Amino acid sequence: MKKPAQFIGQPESLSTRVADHLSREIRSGRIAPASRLPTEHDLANDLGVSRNVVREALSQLRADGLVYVRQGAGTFALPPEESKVIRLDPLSLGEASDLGQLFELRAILETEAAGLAATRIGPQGLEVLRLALERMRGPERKRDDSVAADLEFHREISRASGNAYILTFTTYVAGQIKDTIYLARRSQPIDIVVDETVSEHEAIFTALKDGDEVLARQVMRRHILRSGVRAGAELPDHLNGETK
Amino acid sequence: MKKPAQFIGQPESLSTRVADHLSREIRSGRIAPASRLPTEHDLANDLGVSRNVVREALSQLRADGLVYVRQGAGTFALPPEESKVIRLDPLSLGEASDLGQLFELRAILETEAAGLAATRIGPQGLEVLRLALERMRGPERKRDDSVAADLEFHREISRASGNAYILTFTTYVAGQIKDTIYLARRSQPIDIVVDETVSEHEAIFTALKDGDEVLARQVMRRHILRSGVRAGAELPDHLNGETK
DNA sequence: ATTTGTTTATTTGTAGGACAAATTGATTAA
DNA sequence: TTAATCAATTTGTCCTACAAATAAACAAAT
Repeated sequence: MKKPAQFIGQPESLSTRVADHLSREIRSGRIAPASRLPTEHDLANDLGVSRNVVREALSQLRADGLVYVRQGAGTFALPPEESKVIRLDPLSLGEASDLGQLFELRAILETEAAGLAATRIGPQGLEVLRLALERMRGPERKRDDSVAADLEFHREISRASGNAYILTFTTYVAGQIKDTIYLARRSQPIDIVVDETVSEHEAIFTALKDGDEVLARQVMRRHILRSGVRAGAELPDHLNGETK
Repeated sequence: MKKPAQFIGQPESLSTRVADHLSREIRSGRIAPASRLPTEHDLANDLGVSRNVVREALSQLRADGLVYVRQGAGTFALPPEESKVIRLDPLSLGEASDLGQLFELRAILETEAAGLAATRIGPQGLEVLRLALERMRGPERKRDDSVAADLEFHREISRASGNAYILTFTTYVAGQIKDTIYLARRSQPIDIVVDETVSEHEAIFTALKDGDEVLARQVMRRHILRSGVRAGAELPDHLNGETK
């Protein structure tokens, strides 16, 4: 059974390409909000595809809140800033400055999550963290398992914050960064990266165990920023002093 | 020309309902990650719709990263926590406790945005804020325009943070809350709500103008939490003391 | 016995036709 | 002028057909 990771070079389906095209047209403003799109029939003709393909593409845009459709009347663009979803472009994350901004956001969210978790995490939560820590420093420091344990550690802290939305947002941001992490670890000696990461996680664990809210915030923020540097991100200027 | 706001009671399209159904099945784990979904033909038969409808639904799930499809092999579920998008359920926001958690998240993000903006906002940014403020306290304090100016005020501050992701996330959260705001303002005397909101915004504006980072954080956090209370949200316990 | 190649059935991808349902604008009637 | 009706347009759904990719079974060769 193949894994979905092997999607490289695979040409995307027609409907996906049409959806991406129209999505860009709307987000860029070339198709103004409230203006009517060409009819499905015309779009199909112009793009050289069948109406089925166009409808599958519009189905995606409708789900994203980029268009609304009225039977008999047509399809109309909506203002992109009122979109129903957040959808980060994985391509733009290739740029180091973008990655730095994303780590800044992650630092904000997870620092707060750690602070909240310090006063709320219970024995079960601490046990989950301890197990994740074991998996990271255990003999099998294979890349895959190591990264998975890393994510689980952070996810459990966000869960302990008691705020479901913080959990949702931090999980999403961490997941978007994940792929980049793999690349970063490949360019550096794996042992050093893992050692640093583990020791920083241990500091976070200790702070949470002791219920030290201020310390938990401090070490979490430092950990996120340093992991950003390890991932090759260019942090915003005002953060440069915080990773020493 | 009708506005998209009039979507109440309008039965959703078949493809949307099928997509929602399958999305819940996957998010709840009833369809396990990596497991194969029924064939499009079977799904169409089971649900009593055409294969076209099923394909439009799967098109949405694929865009969200909930499934991946391999021609000739089938459609397979993916772990929901690795979804490509954040999509908040507007229904669950009806509950006051959920709304409180969302305001807590908003407070975290916008507090930080205000702190960053204090050291970075320029004359143009301040002018945008001033105009938005004018629109809020002007003679036309109609609900619509007032709320729009409110959102623009906050959006400009996030923009001034210099971090595109902070802007994306705060805009999204504020937009999700917006509809709820309308309801809240209807249940209270509009003048009182507007007066409080305007004065709080003025405090934020002054702090930003003076470049006072600490004060900007403080007044922004207080403003978000108080607006949450005005919207009828039940804030988490630990925030109760901060709205006085 | 293992590998390699071939065939066959299954499944998704795309195209196109057909008609229903809703909207819009023009025309007609009161 | 207003209301009612009609016709054209557009989206919603269903259907058939075939191409493309996959996977499993089978046969053949080493």
